[in-house]
Amino acid sequence: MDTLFSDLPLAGVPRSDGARLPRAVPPRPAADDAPPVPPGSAQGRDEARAEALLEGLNEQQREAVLHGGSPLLIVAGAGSGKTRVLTHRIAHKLATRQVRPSEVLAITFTNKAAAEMRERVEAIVGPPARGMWVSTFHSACVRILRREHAALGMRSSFSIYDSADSQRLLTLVARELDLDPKRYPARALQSKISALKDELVDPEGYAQSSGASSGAANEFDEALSAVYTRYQQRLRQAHALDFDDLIMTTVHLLQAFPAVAEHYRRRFRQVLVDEYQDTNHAQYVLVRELAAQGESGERAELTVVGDADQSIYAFRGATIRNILEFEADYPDARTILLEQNYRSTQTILSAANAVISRNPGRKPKRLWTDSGAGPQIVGYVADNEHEEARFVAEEIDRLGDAEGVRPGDVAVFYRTNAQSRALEEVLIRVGLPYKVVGGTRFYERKEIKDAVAYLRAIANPDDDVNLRRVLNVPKRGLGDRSEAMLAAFAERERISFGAALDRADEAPGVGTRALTGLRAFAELMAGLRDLAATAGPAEVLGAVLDRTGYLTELRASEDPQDATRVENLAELHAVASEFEQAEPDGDLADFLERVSLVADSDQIPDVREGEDVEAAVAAAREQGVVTLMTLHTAKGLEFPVVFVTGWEDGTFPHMRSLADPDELAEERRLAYVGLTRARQRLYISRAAVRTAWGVPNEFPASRFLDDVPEELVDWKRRESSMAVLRAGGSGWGSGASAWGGGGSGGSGGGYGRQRGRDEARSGPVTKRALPSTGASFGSATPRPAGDVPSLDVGDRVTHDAYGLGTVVAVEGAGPNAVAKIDFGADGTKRLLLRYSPVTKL
DNA sequence: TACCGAAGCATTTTT
DNA sequence: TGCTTCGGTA
Repeated sequence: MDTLFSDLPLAGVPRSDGARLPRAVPPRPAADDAPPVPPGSAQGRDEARAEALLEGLNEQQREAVLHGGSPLLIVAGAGSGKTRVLTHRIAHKLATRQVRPSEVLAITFTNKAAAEMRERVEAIVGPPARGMWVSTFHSACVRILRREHAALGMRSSFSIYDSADSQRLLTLVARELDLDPKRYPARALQSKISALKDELVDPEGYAQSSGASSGAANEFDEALSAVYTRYQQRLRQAHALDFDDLIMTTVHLLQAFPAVAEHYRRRFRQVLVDEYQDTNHAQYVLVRELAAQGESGERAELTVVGDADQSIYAFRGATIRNILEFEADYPDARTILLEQNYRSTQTILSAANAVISRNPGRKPKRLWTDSGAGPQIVGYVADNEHEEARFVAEEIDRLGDAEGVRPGDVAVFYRTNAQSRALEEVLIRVGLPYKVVGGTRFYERKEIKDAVAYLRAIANPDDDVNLRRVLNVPKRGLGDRSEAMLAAFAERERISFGAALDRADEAPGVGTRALTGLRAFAELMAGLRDLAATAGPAEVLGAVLDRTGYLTELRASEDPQDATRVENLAELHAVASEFEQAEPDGDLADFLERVSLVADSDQIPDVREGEDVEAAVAAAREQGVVTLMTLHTAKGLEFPVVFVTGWEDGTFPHMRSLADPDELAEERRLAYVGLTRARQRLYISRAAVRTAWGVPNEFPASRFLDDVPEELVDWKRRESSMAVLRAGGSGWGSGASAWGGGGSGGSGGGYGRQRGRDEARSGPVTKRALPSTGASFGSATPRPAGDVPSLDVGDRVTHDAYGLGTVVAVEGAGPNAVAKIDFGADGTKRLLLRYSPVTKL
């Protein structure tokens, strides 16, 4: 009843107006470096170019590029040149005129992957490639939905709710339905609803299948059904879609409107899907709909790429089924296996193969390389997580001295975010620059969410969730009571919260004091909306931060966290400015779309492939920093040196997965992903005792370690001191020799000799001559107040990461001063001087 | 309404 | 061990 389709105009079928093709994604600067294609390029030239695309490919890769005529499954093992095959395949189809750029739809999971693919195709075929749709599932859906919004009865500027937004809304809904938040936490409701949407089950469908509509459901299902129904209603009223809706609604759209479906089927002749093993049911159906036979009897050529062994997102609804049964779903499909690996040494591959081969029900696949065995894997058993971290840090240091390994070449992986702490502590102490990727992301930070909530509420007056979020932020005396009164009024009048705000005078139960506040707030928002009608996103954002007093409050605060917040907001402002420059026609809604769908790109580390001149120059200029991240975030990346830590039963595999064979299999795939990230050197380590939540726990060695062939590993330390003592002193064995020291000396081990050096350095560690990368420098600490440079407009400065710049503006003074600095090619940044490595020249 | 201290509570998470 | 969330109080 309350799906998006319930009150569609009966006239129904929207005109898909072919002339108004969706605008291409804004060109990236890098595209200009691509060789230009002469306008009337001769056919012979194209043929030569097509031929050149096959050079350097192995037989399977070449087949995968050339295959035509039927659906294609490319089973691409880790490091097997998957992206290369995909991009060359697209380029080849273009060069041989089998397809035009506008007929290509390439779907990835991450923006980064999409950007990389677009760049690489553009580098080969030049600017015409810009006509392709290369995007994530979600952005592709947004593009379709914005085009077809009329059919859905929505504004084209609908809001996109991220998971935090939808959790807020669910909290409201659950409260409204008088559900006990203990028994029905918003988090749990959200994950259930998300799972339903992944399965394309709408509220009506769920009411039926759960038995809620016939009164046969249990208490929980009934509550869930009611919440789901109400939640969708509220989203709809707010002209908002959550992430899962983007996919589900698009599928429903295509299924409900054959003419719309036909339009896209006719348009896309080549449909390519990356990371197919990570698709959920909804995404699977979406692809099937797009690649289905059109009225003309033709269908798009479907190419999917994936590796069932790298499926690590089952807990989010991904089904390996989609890839395992591709051949059943598409009977005429061709399958090509890519097993030759171009990334890692054979030693690393053998270890990875050994671990993954223990997974039941898996299709056989063995990675191999012809690039040699390489060094042995280094293993280390530490007494606790601090010792483990110390081993990692000292080894990185040693590699730097002995092998010339730069910090930027090194990545350290762990199973859970909490494990990063011990590592960070040691890295800071030793003075190794590092950055943590993941964790709380930029756009999830409170201050950023607040600012974005303002923008959302400005762009979409009916966006209740975001409007209510900022109602009393910063504090303006509008508490729970006023909010509840206004919400009740809105409910009664069947209007949105925003509409109720404008009629606050009519709302009963609102005191005079609150009314004054509400009026002022309503005026504030009205004024900002007026501004947004003419001004760009950056100016609107600036006005929000100014007029609301948000920035003033943060600046006045003594809390050092608030200083960081100011800098984050400055960064957001810089993002908005860059957006305006890149897309002069973009309005606030366009900017918000970008913000909603684009993860924080600054946090994604560079993958150095060594081919790019510019990257090489940049790499020479800075040594880079050690990258810390979870195993999940590591997927798709590669590093010359990789440490995979925490190989303990209970840590990795994670405690919660031990009981369930499917989850255990997923952990094993995670191990496989982790191991195959390494190019040259691989380290595996574990801690005998790990303190979680303040409680030290002893963990046995990970069962996965048993699967790594003994001869591949050089154990620098084989057992913990504890285990040695327990064994009654007889177990010193071979492993002990490597760490020289005695058991009684405690946990120090073979690094005693280096320790002296570390101590000598431990004073001025931060002054170590390793360059930082500015804002993302993990160990950034504020400088003392007296150390903050006082800058004036026009001053020349240098920044550790951005280089030379000119001060364009200065805001505030003293410790909280913020300067706007033009770094030329790197753009203009707003920097909080206390935290920024800026030096006046 | 706002602030403080105590009590819960804590995998992984491309969008 | 550190952070959000709750309840009591000014």
